[in-house]
Amino acid sequence: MSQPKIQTDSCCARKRLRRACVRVTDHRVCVLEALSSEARPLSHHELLARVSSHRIDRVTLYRVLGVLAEASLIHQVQGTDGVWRFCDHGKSLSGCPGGHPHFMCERCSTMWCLEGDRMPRIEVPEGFVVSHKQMLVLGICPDCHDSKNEPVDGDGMPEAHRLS
Amino acid sequence: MSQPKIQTDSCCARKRLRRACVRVTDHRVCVLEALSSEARPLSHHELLARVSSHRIDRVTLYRVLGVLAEASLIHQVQGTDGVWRFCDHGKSLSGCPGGHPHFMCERCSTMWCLEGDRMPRIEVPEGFVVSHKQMLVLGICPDCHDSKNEPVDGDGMPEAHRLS
DNA sequence: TTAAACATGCAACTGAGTTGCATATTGGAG
DNA sequence: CTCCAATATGCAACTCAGTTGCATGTTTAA
Repeated sequence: MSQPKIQTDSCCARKRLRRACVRVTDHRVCVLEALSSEARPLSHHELLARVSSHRIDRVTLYRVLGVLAEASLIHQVQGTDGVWRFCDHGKSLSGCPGGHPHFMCERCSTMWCLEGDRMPRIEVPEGFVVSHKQMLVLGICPDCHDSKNEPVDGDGMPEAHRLS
Repeated sequence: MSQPKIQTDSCCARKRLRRACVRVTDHRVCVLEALSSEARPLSHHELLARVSSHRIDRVTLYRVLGVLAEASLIHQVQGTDGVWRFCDHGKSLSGCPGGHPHFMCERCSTMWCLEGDRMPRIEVPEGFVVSHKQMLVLGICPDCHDSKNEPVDGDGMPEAHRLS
């Protein structure tokens, strides 16, 4: 958390966009800022709320996220609800986009990067070629564990999304 | 369909359903058979084609799969396309439903169980409680690797589903 | 300053999965 | 074997994430 001095987010975001050779637009800057100010992966829905003052169209947000991911400025993870979440990894010095497992709370659906863990090595049978890996750890987050009393609808997942 | 044959799949599937204390219906039997005759996880779509002779409604198929998963007769995995695939694990003697990583081909979207691998251990920060884990290995399967010439549209994934 | 390349908003679409409800099956009690 | 309450099924209509096409607005390199 205690990082050395950072330039203003906006300025920094602009620089990062330029360096990644993608066009600098207000929307891209503000989405990147929103993501970088959050330590955890955010869904399209969460992001839309966070940048609501900029009145970004939902389609545009999808496209902005696509561009940022394509440029490796952010990484994306999918929850058991089938929804993608996007996370800035510009600040983490590990140059390995998304190269860590993620934790997803089964009650509140919040997601975290488990940056402390490296992606495990997996043996695949002869003939298979591995390009990348995705690891999702399901469970209960500290917040939900502390407040057992506030009920969340069911187990927080629709029928088919419950894992056996 | 007379009774000479010993232990037909159908008979076996019926037994498994009964033992799992779920009602035995033709649809459930035939879905379980279809899954057990396949070594790899099948999507709702693939399954629907495979049981088309039984004229199962798509909603019913969703419900049947829900029941089978609930009863731990099958396990389910999600691909990067957000689609769930279902796999029989009645035959595998590992009593650990879905307790292995899965491989998904980025060209043809086919999925495999990597039963040779154990689920890796992951350290989570203080306060987090782990209930289960999901691991997906992305890459190219032997079939697609052998037939590079037959092009599949783009990288086989829609924009947002591409991993950075 | 200008124009080509690209970004945005809007409307309409796709496809996986769900829900409500009327009707058909299942399986245990009698 | 028969009956019936519990539950499975089919159908239509829905939700929700994500995508596409197109007309219009913005960026950027020359």
